[in-house]
Amino acid sequence: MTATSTPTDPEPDASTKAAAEALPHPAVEEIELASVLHALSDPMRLKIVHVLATGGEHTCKSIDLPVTKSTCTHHFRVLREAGVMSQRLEGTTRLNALRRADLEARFPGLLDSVLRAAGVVR
Amino acid sequence: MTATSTPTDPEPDASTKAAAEALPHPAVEEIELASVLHALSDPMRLKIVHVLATGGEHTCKSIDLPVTKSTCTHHFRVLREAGVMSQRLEGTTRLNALRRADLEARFPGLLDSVLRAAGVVR
DNA sequence: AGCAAAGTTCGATCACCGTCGTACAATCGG
DNA sequence: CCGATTGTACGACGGTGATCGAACTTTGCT
Repeated sequence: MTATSTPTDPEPDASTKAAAEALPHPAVEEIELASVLHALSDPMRLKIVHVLATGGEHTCKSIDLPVTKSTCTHHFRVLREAGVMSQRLEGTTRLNALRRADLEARFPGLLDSVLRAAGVVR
Repeated sequence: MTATSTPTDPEPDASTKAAAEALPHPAVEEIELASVLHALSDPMRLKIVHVLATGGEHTCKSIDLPVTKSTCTHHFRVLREAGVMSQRLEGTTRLNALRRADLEARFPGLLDSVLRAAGVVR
């Protein structure tokens, strides 16, 4: 317990607190196949990706899920940490978007075939 | 409970007992995406599929896995029940093979992209 | 300032999954 | 017939995952 921060340390943030701490996203080369497949192996997350695949950014609430907020947070984190989607902070909400280009660069054709299999691309 | 089989019913099997009871495989239309993705989301099973993708039939022993026989049986069952591979009885051994055509018919491009991502198809 | 909205974090619970060891079943070769 | 081989069945055990509720934080609005 080293007192590196003195009591008179006002944390000189640039703007807001939320904007300062960015959410951890894996780099493109760090995306692992098993993690992605695991992230997509859940029906709830598959539905999330389904909606996200329609394009644009979506909030937690804009996707009608039959689960509580906590569970929603959990699923979004799994998807984000696997590298499937990205989260951007905007006010009190989080804007979620598919990392289509990154996934395509890492595992060509994978996401497309999954989306097609999920019934998105007819 | 109709006594269709009298006590003096010697089970007129064609040849052997093992050949009589076939292992349960899902039909092509019954293969579910989430199940397939879950089956492929395990590194061990991914390696099994990797070996199976080289073509031909493989036994449990022909694939060098750092696990016991029980665990091997477990993984093969998961893959079979998900519809990823088929198991054929041959004597005391089970010959396992990828259901490439079935997977391709159900989820076009999915298996190929996974195999390519796994480093099979360079 | 005060309150509502959107999410997060934490702890708890219940189920499932991967792994193992042992016991058991079926087949093949002497 | 006996034994070796190949694999399954049945617990058991630790880890992870999905779910919830409650408390908290940050932001926006009035």
